[in-house]
Amino acid sequence: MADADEDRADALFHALSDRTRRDILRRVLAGEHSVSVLAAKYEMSFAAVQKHVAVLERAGLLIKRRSGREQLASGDVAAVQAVSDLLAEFEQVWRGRIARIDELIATEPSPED
Amino acid sequence: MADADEDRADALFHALSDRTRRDILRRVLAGEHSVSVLAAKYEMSFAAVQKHVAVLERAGLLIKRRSGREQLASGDVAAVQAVSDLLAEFEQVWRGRIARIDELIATEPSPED
DNA sequence: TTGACATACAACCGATTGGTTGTATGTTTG
DNA sequence: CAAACATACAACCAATCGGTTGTATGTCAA
Repeated sequence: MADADEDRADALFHALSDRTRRDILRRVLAGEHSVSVLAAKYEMSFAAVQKHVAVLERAGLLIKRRSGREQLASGDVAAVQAVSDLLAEFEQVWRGRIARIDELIATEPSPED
Repeated sequence: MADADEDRADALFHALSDRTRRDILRRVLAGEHSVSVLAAKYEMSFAAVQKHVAVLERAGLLIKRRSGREQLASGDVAAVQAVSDLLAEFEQVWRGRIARIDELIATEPSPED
């Protein structure tokens, strides 16, 4: 269970760790784009862009829909929100730390007494 | 400018893309830990854990404070929030797409007229 | 002062990454 | 049908990654 969650987190953060992929994700979140149209935007081969799209797809950040000979890619905002949730968990851990510090201050009114 | 932002995003997402590093980050967000204490938690060498800590530090997710011969690591929640902000930007791009679709529906009352 | 401890860092290794080119397959169009 | 287009995927390559061991340096304690 938790292992699969970590696998998914690995995939999500790794997919987001490349600027070309983040740029592709922005475009497909804004609207559907074929792989060819996306590839035309970058100074790299079609195959390279196609691989980036595949990484985003495997992470679940993007879904593809076939339309004739084209493959239309669309960003999945739910996956982006899943990453936000992971980060919220980190922030929650930090809040726990602050809460413990506050509690300590309340319990021992002043260390120099 | 924007280039440095992308460098930082690369570093942040890359740092978060490894489960050991995410686990270390949770621990140091919850409270200060020396590198040795952290290293004892994982089935890998001290040097490996030290490198993970260094990756987190370079990304700004963690800061180190020297205390005698120990190096105490502490998570920086502001860096975590910076990642949240990056994701909020993605979600905003998606909202723009939905807004455009809504506008289109409002402008062309019904496609089958 | 001499060990033991805490850390840093270099050198190395196998696996993965991000890129390339080339080839194969399905789809549209003249 | 044939040619052009859109995609997929394999093979390859240099660079980076995540791990190892070994060595050096600074700090604490007997």
